[in-house]
Amino acid sequence: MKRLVVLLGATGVGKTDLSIRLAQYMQCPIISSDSRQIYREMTTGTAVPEKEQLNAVQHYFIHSRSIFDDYTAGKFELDAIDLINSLFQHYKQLLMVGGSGLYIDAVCKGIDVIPATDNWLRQSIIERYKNEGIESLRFELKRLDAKIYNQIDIKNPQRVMRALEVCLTSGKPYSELKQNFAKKRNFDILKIGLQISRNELYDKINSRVDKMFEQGLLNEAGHLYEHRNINALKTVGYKEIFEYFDGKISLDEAVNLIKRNTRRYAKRQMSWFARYNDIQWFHPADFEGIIKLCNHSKIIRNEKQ
RNA sequence: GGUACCAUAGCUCAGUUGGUAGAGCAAAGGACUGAAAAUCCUUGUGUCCCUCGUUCGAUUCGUGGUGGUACCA
Repeated sequence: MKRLVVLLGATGVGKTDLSIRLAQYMQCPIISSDSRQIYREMTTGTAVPEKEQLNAVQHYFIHSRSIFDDYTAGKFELDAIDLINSLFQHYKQLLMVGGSGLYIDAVCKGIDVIPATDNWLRQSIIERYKNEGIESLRFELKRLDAKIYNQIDIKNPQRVMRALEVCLTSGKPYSELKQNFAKKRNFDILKIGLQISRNELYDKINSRVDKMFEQGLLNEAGHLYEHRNINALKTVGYKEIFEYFDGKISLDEAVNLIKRNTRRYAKRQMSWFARYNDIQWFHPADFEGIIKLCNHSKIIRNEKQ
């Protein structure tokens, strides 16, 4: 049986550095499961691996898409599974690294097959939400699919709009399509989580944000400002700078907001990972411990090509 | 040094006609199946600066301190 090693953890915990060492040890490429590093227009603000790191190990799904592509978790599942299957013809095990919980889920257990929705439909639903409010959308959803209405968080407009959009495109109740079955993958999965103390993590996040500004985040965001309404640019580190460009906040405020929002994001990631019961947790400095675990569980390293 | 004003949650402040108090922000916890770095939900006990006094009862009123701010010297 082939094996996918999944390295996960909150933003800033040290996944990237460790992943390079691990990939070199395992002699395999890295598959990124990061919903933002996948966009080639963003580099500094998403903490993409350094050039040397990208040169040292073959990476997939880093800078492989454009912010104009309308990429989604569903597409990621298809792309990633395709890639993994073809790579497994040459490797016994692979390394996936990233912190986007939904993307990790999409690969590890899959998400249900749901017909793609048209962009115009989503836009029209968003318009309705703006004009008529959430109540009108809830009312229609309840009529179309009472079951899903009771399942989802109807206080969350995004969930209501999504449910409605699926019902309207497919012509079926969303609840029929949403099975929540974990797909059986034809490879083993070993989840390794990286964890450090909250204080340590927050310190690292704060100084990483300062470093991003030194590396020219302001300039990078400046080039993207005109596309600010694109989903992919609703991203910590960019949206705050756009507010600054709009004159709504000072540069100082933008910096502090990026730090705060990154900390909050990290907290949300931790909540997400906390519900998995199959993660082996390590301190990022404990490379030996991680190696030991990998060796302990069957496959050791890939044969030389 | 004098005068005035202020001192309440981590921060900014509101409030109690005297019956020990509440907003925003911060923070913490949580949810999550195609926007996911997104989106949403929940959570507020703190010597009401200290002292003495008045009072059944003071964070609230009065005296005296201490600290801060402004103005005048």
